[in-house]
Amino acid sequence: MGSEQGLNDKQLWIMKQSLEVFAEKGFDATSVRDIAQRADVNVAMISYYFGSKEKLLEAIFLNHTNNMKNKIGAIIHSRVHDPLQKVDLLIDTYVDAIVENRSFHLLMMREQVLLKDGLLYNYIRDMKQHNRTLIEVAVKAGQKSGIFQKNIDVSFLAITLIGSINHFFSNYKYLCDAKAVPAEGDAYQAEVLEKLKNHLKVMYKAFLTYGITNKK
Amino acid sequence: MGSEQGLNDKQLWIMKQSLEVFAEKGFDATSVRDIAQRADVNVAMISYYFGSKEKLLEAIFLNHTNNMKNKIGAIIHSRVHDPLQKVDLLIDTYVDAIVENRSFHLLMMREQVLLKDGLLYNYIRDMKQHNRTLIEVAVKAGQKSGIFQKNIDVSFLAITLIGSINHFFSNYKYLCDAKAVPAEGDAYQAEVLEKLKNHLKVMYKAFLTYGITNKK
DNA sequence: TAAAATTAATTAAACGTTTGTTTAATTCAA
DNA sequence: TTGAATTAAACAAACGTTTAATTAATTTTA
Repeated sequence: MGSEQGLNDKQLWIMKQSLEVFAEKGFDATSVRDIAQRADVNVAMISYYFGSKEKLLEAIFLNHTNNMKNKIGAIIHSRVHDPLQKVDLLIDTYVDAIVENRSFHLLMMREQVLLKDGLLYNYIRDMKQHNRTLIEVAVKAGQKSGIFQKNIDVSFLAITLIGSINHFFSNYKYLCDAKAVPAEGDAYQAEVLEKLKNHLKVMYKAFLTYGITNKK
Repeated sequence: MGSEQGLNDKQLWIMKQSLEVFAEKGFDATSVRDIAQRADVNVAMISYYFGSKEKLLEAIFLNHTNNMKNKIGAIIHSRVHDPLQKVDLLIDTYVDAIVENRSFHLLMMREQVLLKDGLLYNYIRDMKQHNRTLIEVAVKAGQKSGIFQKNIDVSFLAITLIGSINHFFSNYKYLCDAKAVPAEGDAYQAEVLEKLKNHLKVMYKAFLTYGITNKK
């Protein structure tokens, strides 16, 4: 049903390599010859296996959006019952998911703003819907148990959460510039990632529990 | 010194029209013939007036980043003394600035993530530095007067603020889809913009004043 | 002020590359 | 021996840019 992509190793290899070039140069600026060179295959193989450069992109998107939806589903069914812990888990998961898929995240960030309809638009739309649902579940649980305030718009909450994380990653180099830190240092990157997570957790706790008097 | 662009009416016209096409299709996917058609000029005029397609982009960036820096400077020197009011003004200004420059904002969002150095990178870096400074001034004033908590990292605060606003605009269509609202309705757009501003103000107030007991 | 000279603006056509894709021949594996 | 995989070469179309000729505007000169 479309999600059964039935991809062989060579196809997956080409998808992996081309994704990296797309992330580096952008989809439009990447030629099929760039891809062929990176993946060390003949140019004709892209058309042979995927039909076109556009369909190669679609295959990459289908692959990654499906993977992400599955990961998100796993959190929904996780047995963390404390609402604040659930929000923390959510923040950790999103940040980690992007770290693990930096290239795809970069590519998607760039392409999503121009899309108006079509396959790619639908893939992204469905994934975003999953995200909102996940946040909604956590928020409603917190409200039910009385520790979250009532006046919360889940859409805006998703926007500030995903928006903050996205902006952090797409502006990481500018941030390193501002702090006069080399952008390649793995130690600093791990440190600043923890700081980001912490900042978001504190900020969300402050907002979600705003006006609630702690009765413990 | 570089900021004196000395542009004539025809150049400004071409910049305005090409910016719209860039925003719609992306820079790489836009041909000089696309631009010529939109601006109703001969293709050769782009090279004649700007030297190249790339330098046309640079002219657009220089023009807009300068304008934005000036607007930001105006807030810094504004005589709003209440720190919370200053934060509110900041949020309003950012949102309004993007609304007034939708096309450029879209273009910049797409291009900034791929830049590693060069003219465009520097333009954006300097503008971001201005943003951080502006936020820093407001935060420090709030901390000095005792109504803001001490544990605030200005970089992260900028990331969540700008990131949220950016994400809102680049995902507006997805949001309308989710709420089953037509994306073109001006009335709804004005309404949801107010909601965004309000959401951000409440969220920032909650975070900035977190742990501070109101002594009024 | 009117004609001449000079500069700026505009044009259609052509330039050499690069683009995504296809072809037809060949190699490889079952 | 059949079908899939791989190749180098060719394809037309589109790309950004330049050219050389022409028109429009401005300045200089008489």
